[in-house]
Amino acid sequence: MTKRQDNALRTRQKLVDTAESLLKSNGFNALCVEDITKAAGVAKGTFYVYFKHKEDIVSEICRGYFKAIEDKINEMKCTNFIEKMSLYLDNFMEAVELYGINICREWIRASIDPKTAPDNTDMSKWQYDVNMLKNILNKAISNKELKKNTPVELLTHIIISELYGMMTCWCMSDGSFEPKEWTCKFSEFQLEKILEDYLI
Amino acid sequence: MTKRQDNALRTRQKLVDTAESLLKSNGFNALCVEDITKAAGVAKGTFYVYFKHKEDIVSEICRGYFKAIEDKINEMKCTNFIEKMSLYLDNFMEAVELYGINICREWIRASIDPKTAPDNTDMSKWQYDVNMLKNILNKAISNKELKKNTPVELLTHIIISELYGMMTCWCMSDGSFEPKEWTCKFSEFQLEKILEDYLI
Amino acid sequence: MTKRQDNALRTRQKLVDTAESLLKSNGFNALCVEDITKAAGVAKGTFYVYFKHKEDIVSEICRGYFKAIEDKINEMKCTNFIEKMSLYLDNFMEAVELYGINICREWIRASIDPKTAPDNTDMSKWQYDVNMLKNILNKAISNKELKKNTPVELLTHIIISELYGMMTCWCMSDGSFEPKEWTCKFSEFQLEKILEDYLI
Amino acid sequence: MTKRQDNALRTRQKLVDTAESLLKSNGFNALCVEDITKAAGVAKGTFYVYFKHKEDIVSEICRGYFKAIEDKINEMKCTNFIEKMSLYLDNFMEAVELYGINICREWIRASIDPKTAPDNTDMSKWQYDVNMLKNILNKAISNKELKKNTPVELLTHIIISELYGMMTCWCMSDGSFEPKEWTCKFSEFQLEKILEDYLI
DNA sequence: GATGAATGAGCATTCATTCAT
DNA sequence: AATGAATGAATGCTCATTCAT
Repeated sequence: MTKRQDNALRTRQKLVDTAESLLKSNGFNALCVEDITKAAGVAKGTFYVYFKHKEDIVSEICRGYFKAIEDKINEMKCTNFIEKMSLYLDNFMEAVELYGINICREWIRASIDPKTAPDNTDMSKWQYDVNMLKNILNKAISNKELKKNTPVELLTHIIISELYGMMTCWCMSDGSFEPKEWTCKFSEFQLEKILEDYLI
Repeated sequence: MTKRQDNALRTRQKLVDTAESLLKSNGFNALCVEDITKAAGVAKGTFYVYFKHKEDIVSEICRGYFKAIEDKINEMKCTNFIEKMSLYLDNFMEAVELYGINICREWIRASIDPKTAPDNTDMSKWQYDVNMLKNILNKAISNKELKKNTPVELLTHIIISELYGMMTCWCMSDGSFEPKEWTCKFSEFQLEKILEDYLI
Repeated sequence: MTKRQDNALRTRQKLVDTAESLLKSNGFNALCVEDITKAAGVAKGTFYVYFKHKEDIVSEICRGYFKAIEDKINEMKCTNFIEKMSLYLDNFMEAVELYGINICREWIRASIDPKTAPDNTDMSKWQYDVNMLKNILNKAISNKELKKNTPVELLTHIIISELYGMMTCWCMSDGSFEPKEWTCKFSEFQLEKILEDYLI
Repeated sequence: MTKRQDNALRTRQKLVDTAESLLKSNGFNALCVEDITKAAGVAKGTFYVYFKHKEDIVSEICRGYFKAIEDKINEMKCTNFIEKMSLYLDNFMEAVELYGINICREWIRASIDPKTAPDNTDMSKWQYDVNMLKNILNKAISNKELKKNTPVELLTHIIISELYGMMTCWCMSDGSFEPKEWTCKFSEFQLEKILEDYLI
C-alpha cells in the first residue's frame, strides 16, 4: 500500500468514525454531511470521494453494528444446544445495547424505509439473520441435537421476531425498556419451552 | 349540530381520509401537505384550520389504526384463556395487515423518532399495549385462569415483543414476510408452551 | 342610540382595548388578528366588521396615543412663553412614556413604512405636530412674546426633531435611554438659549 | 488569494450590491431572498453560503452605511471646535441622504425592532454614535476648547437626538422634509448658542 | 485525493382577508 | 351584527449532491 492509499484509507475511516460518533450522540435527525465533514476536519466534497450517497455511510456504520453482533456470536464456545441459542440471543442484544439506542433507531428506520432499501444490494440484515438462525437450527438437526421434524422456519421467525421486537420496544420506550435484561429472561425462562418438543 | 359545523367536520374527515389514502399508497416519504390538500380539493391553508402540524394528521391516522386493533380485540368472545390470548394476537395482526405496510412503517418510524415522541402527550402506543396485556393477564389471575405466581411482566414483554417484532420484520422484509400467518402459527404452536406452567 | 348600536360600539371598543393591551405587552411583531379576536372573545370575522384592514386598528391605537399627548398639552396653563414650550415638551414626552416603548416603536414603524402611509388620508402625525408647533410660535409672535423675525420654520423643525429624536433613541436603546429625563433637561438648560434671540 | 477565493468574494459582493440596489429602489417591504438571488444571477442556495439569515445582508448593507458616515467624518480637517461639530453634523447627514430614504428607513426599522436587536452582538449604532460624540467632546475638554464643567452627557444626547430626529422626520415626511438642509441650518444658527456657555 | 463554491428542488407554515350563513 | 370556515399568496431556509479547480 502506498502512502497515498494509506492516507486515503485513514481519511475514509475518520469520516466513518466521526459519523458514528455523531449518530450515537445526536441521533439520526441531526446527521448531515456538513457536520460530519466539519467534525472530521475535511472538506464537504471529500465525503463524496468515498461515499456516493449519504445513506452509504449510515449503511457502513450499521454494518459495523451487525459485524459487532456477529463477532460476539462467533466468539461463543458451548456444547449444549439450548445454551448455544441462549448465548446467541444474549450476545446479540448485548451488542445492540453497546451501540446505543440512537444507532439502533437509525438502523430500524433505514431498514423499514422503502427508499433506502433498493440501495442495499446485499441481502438485508433481516434476511441475513433469518438465514443465520436457520443454519444454526439445520446444523443442530444434522448434529442430532434437534429432531428431524423440527419446524425450522417457524422457530426461526419466532426467535428473530422476538429479538427484533425487543429492539423495537427499546426504541419506542424512550430507553426505559431494557432489551438485554428481557432477552436474558426470555432465554432463561422461555427458550427451553419453545424448543423442548424438538430437542433430542 | 348546525349545517356549517357538519360541513366543517366533513372537510376535516376528507383531509384525514385523503392523507390516509396517500400514506397507504405512497408511503410516508411522499406525504406532503400540498398533495393532501390538492387531492382533497381544498386550499393549503385549510389544512392548518384543522391541524396545527403536519404530524398531527399522521397521529390521527395512526390513532385510527390503533383503534381498529382495539375494536377487533374488544369484539372477541371466548371462554378459554389460551383461546383468548390467541385471538388477541391474531386479531391484532389482522388489523395491522388491513391497514397496510406503509402505515405500519409510518407508525414505527414515528414511534421510534425521539423528535415526534414528546408531542404525544398521551401514553405511547407501546406503553398502552403493555398495560392492556398486563391487565388481561392480571384479570386471568383473578379469574383463577392463571396461577398467582405467573410472571406477568415477563410474559407481557415477551408477547408484546413478539407482536412488535412481527411488525418490524414485515416492514423490513419488503412485504415477503407474512405477519398474520406467522402470528397465527405462533399462537397455535408456541403460545400454549409459553403459558403452560402458569395455567390452572 | 339603540341598544344594538350600543352593543356594537362596545364590541368595537373591546377590540381596540384588547389590541392595545397586546401591543403594549408583546410588541408589534406578535400582533395578529387571530390573537386580538380570541382575547376579545369574538369571532375573527367580527374584526372586519369594524376595521377594513389590520393596520386600521393600529392607527386607531396610535391616534389614542396622539390624543393623550394632545390632551396633556391642552391642559397646560401658564403665562411665560419659555415655560409654555417647556411644558409642551415635557408633557409630550410624559405621554409618550406612559404608553410604553412597544407602542412608540409601532408608531414609528408604521409612520416610516411607505406602505401604510397612503392609507392615512389624514395628515400625518409628524405634519400635525409641525403645524401645531408652528401655530404656537406664530401665536406667540402675535402676542408679542416673540419677535417678528423669529425663524418659525427653523425652530419648529429643530424642536420637533429633538422630540422625535428622543423617541427614536429610546426605541433604539432597548429602554436604557430615558426620554423624559433628557427632554426635561433639554427644556431646562437649552430651550432658553435656542429661543433667547427671539424673545421679547 | 487564489482565483477561487477571489470569485467567491465577488459573488458575495454581487449579492450585497444587488440587495442594496433593491433596497434603495423598492424599500424594505419588497426585499426577499428570491429576488436578490435572481437579480444577482445566482441560485437561491448561494445566498445561504454567504449569509446565515436574510437579516445578515441587511446588517451588512447598513454597516456600509455607517461606514460611509464614519469615513466622511474622519476626513474632516478643521481647527475651530464649533466648525468641527458643524462639519460632523453636516457630513453625517450628507452621508445619510446619499444612501437614500429607503435604506434610512430600513436602518431605523431594524434598529427599533426588538427581534433583530439581539443578533447585533456589536454595540448598536446608536450607542456607537453616542460614544463617538462623547469622545469628541471629552477631547475638546482636554484640548482646552471646552470648559471642564461642560455637561458632556447632556450635549451628547441633545445633539444625537437632533440628528436621529432629523432622520426620523425625513422618513416620516415622505421625503418632503430635507434633513441635510435643516441640519445645516441647525449647525449654522443654533449650535453656537447651545455650546456658547462652555466654549473657552 | 482534496477542495469548497454553487446548486435548486423541496416544504411547512403564517395570516390577513373574504363571504356565505 | 356576528360568525368561523375557507382561502392561497408569500417566503425563508435546508441539505444532499455536483464539479471545476
